[in-house]
Amino acid sequence: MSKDRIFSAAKTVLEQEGMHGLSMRRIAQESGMSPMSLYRHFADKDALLNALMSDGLAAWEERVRAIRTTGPMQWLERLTDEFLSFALEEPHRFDAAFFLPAPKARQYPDDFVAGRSPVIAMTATKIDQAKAEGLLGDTRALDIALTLSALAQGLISMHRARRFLGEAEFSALYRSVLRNCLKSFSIAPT
Amino acid sequence: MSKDRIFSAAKTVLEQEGMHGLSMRRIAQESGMSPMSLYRHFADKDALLNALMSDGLAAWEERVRAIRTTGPMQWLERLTDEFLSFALEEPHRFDAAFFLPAPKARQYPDDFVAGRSPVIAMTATKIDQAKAEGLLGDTRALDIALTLSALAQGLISMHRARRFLGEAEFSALYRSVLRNCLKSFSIAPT
DNA sequence: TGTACATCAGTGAACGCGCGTTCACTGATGTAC
DNA sequence: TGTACATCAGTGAACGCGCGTTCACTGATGTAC
Repeated sequence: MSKDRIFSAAKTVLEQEGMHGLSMRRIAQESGMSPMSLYRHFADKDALLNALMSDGLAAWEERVRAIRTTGPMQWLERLTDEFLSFALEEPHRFDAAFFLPAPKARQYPDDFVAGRSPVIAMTATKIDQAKAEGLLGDTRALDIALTLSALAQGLISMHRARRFLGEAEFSALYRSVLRNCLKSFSIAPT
Repeated sequence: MSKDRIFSAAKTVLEQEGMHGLSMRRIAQESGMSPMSLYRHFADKDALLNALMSDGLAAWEERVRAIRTTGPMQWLERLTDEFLSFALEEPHRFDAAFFLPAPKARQYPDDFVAGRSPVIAMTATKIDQAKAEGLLGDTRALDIALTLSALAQGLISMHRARRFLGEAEFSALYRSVLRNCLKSFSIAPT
């Protein structure tokens, strides 16, 4: 179907040229159609950007739902690992999900408190479980989640922009830093 | 001097409209001169961007040089606080220093290992001092510095983009998270 | 089964915009004699 | 001291680019009778 062809051309352009080169004309060229044909399937550019963002977020959500672990702390560690894997394995979808300036992007904190982000909601649940088991301190679940996000996104965007480390070395650093960060929210054993 | 007028107009535009609105024509309009007059003082747009970045970095360096403390760990804590203050008090200079896509931006790790960034060099020195005093573990100084940067920039860019917290609340969160992160590099007391 | 018509994917030309920048110039200021 | 000239800050018009999008259209496909 043409709509799929256009959409996958958009993903290709995003992957190859980044958000900067993501123009209707460029996508049309990539899909082998005329620029105007895009408007037969997407109302305007924003609609296409929103579709890209939804696609990215859906892929992310699916990865998170696939996590199977015993305890909440293990789940949270797996979550941070999965975030890195997503960024490294599907960079364009990762970009679309988290860095695209799409108009429907969710807003903190209202949208998240209201549970409009399934992943954040799941994360908050796991954090609350960990708290109930005495594994985490009394920092607000949302704050912990956002802090982990900030650190992860900060590291990844640095890695992206400057490639200051080899990928293996970066992955190791990322993992140890995020583990430490998570641990720092724990209650220190008396 | 006209060059100063143009330069301060550029800073005003950057502050008011962000990097997106930073065009030669817009800067000219803000400075009350014709677009072409800018070229009398700056070779091209890149030259102006580089000047903005240098100005931001110089302001940042000055703030860091003004830090006076006794021990290396206190210095590092003050450094992270100062970074936050810089971001909140001089947002446009902060942007120019750290988020401007200027062509002369420094590259990791070579430029930093070579000491081309005075602040990173000073930070590495302090980290090494702390190590010598047994206050930090054996993670590479550069890695610690970059990790702190990533966390700080990640938090601040989230705060900027989404304003997910009130400023006072955000500052408190920022401080505690960065303290924890720094602490996580310490050697656990036997 | 054939014919008339509606639907709708796709197109090419064009509009109006803002951009960085080139070009040829004006006009004031400073310098040399 | 007056005059000729060089310097140089500043300008207005224009170029060529890529952008999102409007418009009027073509032509194939599906449907109704």
